[in-house]
Amino acid sequence: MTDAEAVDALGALAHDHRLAAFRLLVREGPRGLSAGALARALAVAPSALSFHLSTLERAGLVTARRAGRNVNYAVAVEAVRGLIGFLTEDCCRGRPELCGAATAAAAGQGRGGGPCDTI
Amino acid sequence: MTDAEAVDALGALAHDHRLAAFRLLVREGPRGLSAGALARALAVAPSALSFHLSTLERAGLVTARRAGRNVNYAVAVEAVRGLIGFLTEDCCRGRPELCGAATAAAAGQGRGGGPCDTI
DNA sequence: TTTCCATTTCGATATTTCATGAAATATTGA
DNA sequence: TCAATATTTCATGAAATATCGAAATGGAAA
Repeated sequence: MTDAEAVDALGALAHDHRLAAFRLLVREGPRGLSAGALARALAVAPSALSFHLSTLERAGLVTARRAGRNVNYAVAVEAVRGLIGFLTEDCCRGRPELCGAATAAAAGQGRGGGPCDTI
Repeated sequence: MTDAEAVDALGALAHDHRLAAFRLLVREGPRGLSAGALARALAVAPSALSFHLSTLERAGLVTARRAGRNVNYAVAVEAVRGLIGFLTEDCCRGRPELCGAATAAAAGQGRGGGPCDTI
């Protein structure tokens, strides 16, 4: 992931409707949701949501696949994982003791505690 | 973390200089770096970087602490962890088998493989 | 106090992004 | 082909954001 790609992805997520659509797709998993289903779920005009979904797709965060007369959008798991890795890369130069890892682990907020470890 | 807070944080990161400053601070850990040191490292005019650092601070992603005539900026670890958790919340409705967790684990890209597990 | 250094604030301009609704495109089925 | 449904594209004006350098502020040392 390049700096420019990361900026694009973060900028794509930095919008109410796009973030809401993205999070809905994260929940939905690889099956995804159609553009219309997303528009209804979010109460956003179809044309507006289409614009936002194409922004997310250009940024590589979601994929679009036509299914009959619908277009199904789904989260691009690898891209999201890459973005998160990019943000946290070389954290504390690889010395967790520097940044309070023990405290975080004790609080049960560390990695591996979530319900789904895909992303 | 609210939607608006997440949008602010993502928008703050969605900029070349701010993302570069943030990633430098992630590497540096809680000790942080002074505004001047960041400006030199990134080759950005001090006044411009000051503007961007204050954007990151308003978004809660970094903290600022005066040290003599310098101001030290450091990554806000809890906030970053909160943001990442917000993005991946309830992934695949808690059913990792739906989103290819096995594949990801086999590829060694899952959680816990990084050099620092604080974030 | 005076001077210097580090950082922030300010103002003007340029650029980008967003919402809206109408029109265009794609697909299915009668 | 024609009608119906789903989605996208486009043009517009409004609003938010970026850039730049000069000036102002805060703190340290002579």
